[in-house]
Amino acid sequence: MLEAHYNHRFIEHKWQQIWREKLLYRVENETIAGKPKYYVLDMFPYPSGAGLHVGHPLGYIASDIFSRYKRLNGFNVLHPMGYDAFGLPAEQYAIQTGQHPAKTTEDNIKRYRKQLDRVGFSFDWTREVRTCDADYYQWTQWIFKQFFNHWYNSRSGKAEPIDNLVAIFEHEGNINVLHQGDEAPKFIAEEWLDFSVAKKEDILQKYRLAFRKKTTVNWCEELGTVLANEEVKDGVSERGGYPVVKKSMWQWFLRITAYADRLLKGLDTIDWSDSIKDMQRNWIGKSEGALVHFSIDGKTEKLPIFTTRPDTIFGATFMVLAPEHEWALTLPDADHKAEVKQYVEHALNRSERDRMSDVKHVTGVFTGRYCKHPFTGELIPIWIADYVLGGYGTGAVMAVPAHDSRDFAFAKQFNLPVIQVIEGSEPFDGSASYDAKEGRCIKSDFLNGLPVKEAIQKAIEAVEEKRIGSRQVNYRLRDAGFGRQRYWGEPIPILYVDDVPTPLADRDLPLELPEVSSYKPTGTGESPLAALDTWVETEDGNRETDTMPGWAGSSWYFLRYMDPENEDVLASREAISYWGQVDLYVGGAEHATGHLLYSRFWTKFLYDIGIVPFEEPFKKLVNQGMIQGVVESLYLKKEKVDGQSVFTCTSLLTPEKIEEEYTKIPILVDFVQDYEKTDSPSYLNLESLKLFVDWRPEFQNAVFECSNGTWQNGIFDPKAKSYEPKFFTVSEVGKMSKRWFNVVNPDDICEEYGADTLRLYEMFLGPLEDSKPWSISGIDGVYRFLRKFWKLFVDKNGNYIPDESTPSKESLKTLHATIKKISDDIERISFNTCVSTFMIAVNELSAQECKSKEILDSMLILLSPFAPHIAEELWEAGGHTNSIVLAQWPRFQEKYLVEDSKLYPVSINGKTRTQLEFPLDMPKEEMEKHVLADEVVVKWLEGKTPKKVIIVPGRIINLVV
RNA sequence: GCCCUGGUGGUGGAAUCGGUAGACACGCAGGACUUAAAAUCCUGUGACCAUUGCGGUCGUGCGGGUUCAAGUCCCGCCCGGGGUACCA
Repeated sequence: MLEAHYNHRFIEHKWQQIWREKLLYRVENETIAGKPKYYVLDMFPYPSGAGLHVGHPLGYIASDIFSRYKRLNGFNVLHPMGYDAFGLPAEQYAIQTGQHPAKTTEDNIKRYRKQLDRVGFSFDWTREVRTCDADYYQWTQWIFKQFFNHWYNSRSGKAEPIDNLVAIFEHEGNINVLHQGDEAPKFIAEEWLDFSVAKKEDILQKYRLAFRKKTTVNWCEELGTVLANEEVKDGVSERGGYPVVKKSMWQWFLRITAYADRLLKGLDTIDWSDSIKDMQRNWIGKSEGALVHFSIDGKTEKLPIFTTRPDTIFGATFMVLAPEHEWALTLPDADHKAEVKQYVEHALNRSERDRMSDVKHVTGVFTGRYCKHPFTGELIPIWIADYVLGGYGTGAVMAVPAHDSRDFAFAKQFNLPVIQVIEGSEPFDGSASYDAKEGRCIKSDFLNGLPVKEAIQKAIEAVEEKRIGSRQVNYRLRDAGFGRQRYWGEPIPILYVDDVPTPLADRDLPLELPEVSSYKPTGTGESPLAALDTWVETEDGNRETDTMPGWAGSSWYFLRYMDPENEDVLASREAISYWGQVDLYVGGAEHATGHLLYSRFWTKFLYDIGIVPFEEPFKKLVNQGMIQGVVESLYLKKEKVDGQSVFTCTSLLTPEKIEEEYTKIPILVDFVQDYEKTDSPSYLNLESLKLFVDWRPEFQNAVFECSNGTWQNGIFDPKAKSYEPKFFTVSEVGKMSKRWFNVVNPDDICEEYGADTLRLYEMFLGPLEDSKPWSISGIDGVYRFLRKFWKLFVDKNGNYIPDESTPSKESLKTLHATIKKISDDIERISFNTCVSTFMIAVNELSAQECKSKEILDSMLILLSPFAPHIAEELWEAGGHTNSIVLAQWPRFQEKYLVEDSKLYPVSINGKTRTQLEFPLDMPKEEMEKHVLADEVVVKWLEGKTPKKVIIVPGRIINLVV
């Protein structure tokens, strides 16, 4: 009945089928006989056309091991999977081929599912979600509506219904309202009641958590579309490399800034890596300082600025406004108007690329106006310069060149005075600014002698006393753009009734994505939906044609898994309170400031409006590292020689030559010899060269200058009486992607070695969180381990070995040491050491010739989270009728590990010289006697008496001479 | 620049609380079985010196320090990876 040799193909196919038929991994939303719940989640994938590569399952394998482990330990485990199915690549593909994105997405999902199934995951597929299903995005739209219908009350510190706000307005205007949002003009109740509907909405927009704002977007003329920040690299479009300029447009936003402080504070309550938390902290960028109003000479308005260094106010020698500042054009005096206008226009129209490549170049223009220094009364000039950001603070700064390097560079450029007001430990020589927040104030009147920190407080107090400013906190975080001018996304459920944005009624949700004839951008900056007049125009008004960004659906998907088929709510209250927070979330660190921040934001909002009973979605987060690939490429001469392409071997090139004359052409790694070896260079031989030109026919007649001759059209002309062509390639470590032709498909590994080997091997590669290049070398070791494991159970003739014999003391010790180590290591997500532990255990049990079923069955359970197929097969062979998934994790018993003696390392001056065995209960004094009498110790003491003898019971003995 | 990481044999990595550095595996070398190969099994494998047996010296990026004892803690550097970048 059993095969004598481990046959992964048969076993894995068999069990995957049984698991599927029996719905073995299905979970119920209820406490089964007092089982506690545990929620393990993976970041769901975007189903791209390329399929999975070996890097994708890394995190899934880890979470699967953890889920199975928790299940065996008596938890009711929710471990679902789904698809983040809206997104650009499908749309891009649709534009190129005319295929509906829904169709390609469906195809890709099928392929993903097949690949995932092959790895043997324990997902509960009955709970699958897809963000592009109307049943799903109906709730994404519903949440958007809630954002629209709420505002952030700073007094209560949470989101509240907009109707409450309107009631307040009708009662007392907005005089007493404190909110997180845009500044709104003050009005009283009577005025509010008189406002037109449009005017009211204009005001409400400054409060709503989902609102519209006119902003600059990244406009790419060539692509005829607006690009997200992520799609712009170095000032040009990531795809195609076309120039990107700024364009002003109305856009939907979510007011994440209202939650900035709570997002910051919440970080202290969750178990995430420091690096991710830090990234979020930096991204939110809280800075405390002061808002100070400087009076403008000859004007009644005051210029507000934000500074974190009010202690340096006596060193302020000029003011600077951003070119985007609302006064930039109105402030300058007559003599400077024209010049300023020219500068501002130029600065605003510069493309991203110009601005980026020009960071070093300091520019600016004087307005002809002056501010009055609030303490000295001196006049200080107001400038306009693009080094000041329009969107941060008030878009204006007081420049303190002596203590801010940016102001310093500007002062040097335009010959403005530099006044030192902080004395640090180093002398100030005027060649550079002193930016450190250390030292004491000088030349600063009432601040003199104070250390920086105290001076900041005192300066703020002084400013407040003078009623020219106040303490203020600023955040770097910006409100999140929520509209995309794209087709393949959730339609925003808004109708413009007489130009007033109005959400659809709940009964009209989902607002389904209509069919369009073309997925191409309209060229006007609107989404392809805008061309569909029949859809846009309704009886009540025109529809919003923007769709939601990719992160909309993924911001709350973890809730839908709890109750995926609910038609009345996004998930029932019972389901949400039963499953609660995600206990373990596994995914890539690249989502640090995107998905992971947005999910936290949405969760906090849903908490405020009473949908979820917790503020943080993911209790513990583990970031798996990236599995990189080897990128192989060839050097091609930029210029053809005699009309022919010429490739040159790396051994014939110098770095300068490469820089000037060559470009890199990537090659399918499979063609390259030794590409996996780190110790020898990779190269192309006769066969590889043929493969390459067949693969890239445009290089059919290319010349290959090899290290030892020239190859062309299949003919090799050796330099000397040489042997075979050898053409060395460039090897780099990079992303595994279709683009670099280095994708390793998990299916191939499953076919050759099996899913169990793939699972173990991916874990064995190293710590989960580390990035590492994929290499097949070493996989044999893991495969060999499984075969050895098999041989513990099955003899040469296919007979089942284990029997009811009494386990030996040694075997019990091996088993319990293994139980302890595996349990501990799984708990701390150290799966690579688990694999080593299994190898050690199998080596030991083999040596002991262990036949005890009791021991071996326990080993099966321990291994089952890692290699479920082989474990299930051998479990069944042992006569068990229930799946091993339903077994119980073996109980660790200390008594089998207790030793009565210990082989102590004995060191002299910290260096181990010998080993001596002593009973663990021997008193220190007696041990010391034995140690001092030892031959080796005596030799090392050279007749001297040790100064000190350190004996740490159960650990070590050290003698100091 | 700033923030976060990491640096250990030929390779991937282990050492969880400061207590025998290099577990486990790959690779390599030698051997057994075999007509042969594959598979399997056994032995060795940080470097250097010694090698007849012992043994010895050095060694966790570099330089200091704390300690009976440092890969692990502290100070100062060097290098790689990731994030972020005029955020006042």
